Amino acid sequence: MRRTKAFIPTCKDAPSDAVLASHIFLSRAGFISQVAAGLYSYMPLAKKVIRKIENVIHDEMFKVGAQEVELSFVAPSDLWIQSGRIDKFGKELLRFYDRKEKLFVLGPTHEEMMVDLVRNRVTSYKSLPLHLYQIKTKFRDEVRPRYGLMRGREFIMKDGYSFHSSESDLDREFDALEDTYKKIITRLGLDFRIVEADSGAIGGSGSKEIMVIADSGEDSIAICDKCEYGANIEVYMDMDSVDEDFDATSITDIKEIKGDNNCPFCDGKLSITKGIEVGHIFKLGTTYSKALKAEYLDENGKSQPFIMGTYGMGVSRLVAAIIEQHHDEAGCIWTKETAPYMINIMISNIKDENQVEMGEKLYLQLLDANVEVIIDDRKERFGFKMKDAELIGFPYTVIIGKELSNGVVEIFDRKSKEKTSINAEDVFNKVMELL
RNA sequence: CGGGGUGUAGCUCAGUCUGGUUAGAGUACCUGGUUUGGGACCAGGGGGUCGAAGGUUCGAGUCCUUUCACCCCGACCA
Repeated sequence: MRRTKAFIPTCKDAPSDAVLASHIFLSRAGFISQVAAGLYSYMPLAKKVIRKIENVIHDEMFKVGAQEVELSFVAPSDLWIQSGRIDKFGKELLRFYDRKEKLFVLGPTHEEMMVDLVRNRVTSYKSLPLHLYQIKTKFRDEVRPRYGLMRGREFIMKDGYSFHSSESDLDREFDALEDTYKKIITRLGLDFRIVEADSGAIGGSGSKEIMVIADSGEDSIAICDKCEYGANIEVYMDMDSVDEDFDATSITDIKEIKGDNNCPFCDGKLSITKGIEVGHIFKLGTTYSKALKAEYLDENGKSQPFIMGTYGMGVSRLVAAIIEQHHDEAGCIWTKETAPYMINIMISNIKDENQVEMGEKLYLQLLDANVEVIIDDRKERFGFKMKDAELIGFPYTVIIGKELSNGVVEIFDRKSKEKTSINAEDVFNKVMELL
């Protein structure tokens, strides 16, 4: 891509109401544009990042044996009446009538739709387990959308649903998905913790959240400095109001966190930090299959409701979470798996024919090697282009500037902000090593 | 859903209290020129139903009424 042709409207000023780094930088760097409260348009850079995240998710979901589907965004309200959630969800569920005066809703999550898809199609225990997922725009008419992509009303979510014939098989799938989620978030380059969570309004038993560690997170979590243990503080608060017949080990946890901060599972110390919830996995059980009468025949020919799990991951929220965890005062710092362009070739002085020639040659070489590369061929000054590159956050910028007359170019590392001088003829190989 | 705030150029904002030329600045954009290693400079230029509707007045961005939108703080969620 040529910067002169790219639709990347960068700006010195952030929207006046932006508070979070991700909101400020994604707006300034030309990734997103607000349309209305909680509604954003994705511009080319954001679209590329989203696609990269989606690809990682698809890749890992494939490995765990899940199959991709896509359910319609608009759903007949009947299903929501059957499940009883039409009232439970309240005004967050956006509803409207079509021309025939039939009531529809915009899908905020798709348990009902997925159960409806599977029921009467999967009718035997022999077909189980089954795991279907989609990556889809969701709509929740939040009372108070805020923080840019972090809490929009319209957002992109990967949501998966598994169907089983036994609790133990659900447990197995649940653990497998926890592992898959860890792999996904690790590949995206994020520091995270899995925490025990409350199963909330969706219902069900086991529930874990995957939290990206960031100071700006909306959730307070307790994490151990030695082992993987983590817990959502909100859970503890809720547990306080629960009486004595609640799980005793959890009660112990409360004492630990409130007392000497010892980890309940090892000899490490717990500390409180902030996290962004980017994923949530639930053991749903038979809540929806019973309500919607989704059943299969077991080995004895007896009808049984599917035992289900549900697994969500906020894709658009991840875009924001990446920046919350990876930014500095100058702008975004994309990780390798998420960068919209891995390499930015910056021609310092567009009037210098040698610089242009060198830049163009490298550009074509990298394109040919299938590297995601952008060339800054604008008639701007060095400082302007550097600031712009830092704001957008390309992992590496090849600076072709005044040192070229000595046969030298530089590679600027966005994260460390260090410039490394190298011989111009070695730059292609050097860049390929970095990827 | 409570409490508070803001709507003026693409963006960030002044002007409103105390009504009175042709509604401003910075930035961004266009043209020409000078610059070219850290968001340059000079000159010229385009861009506004002052959120909307109604009212008061000789006269409304400014005062009154209504309304809409957006944002911030709290209770809920990927």
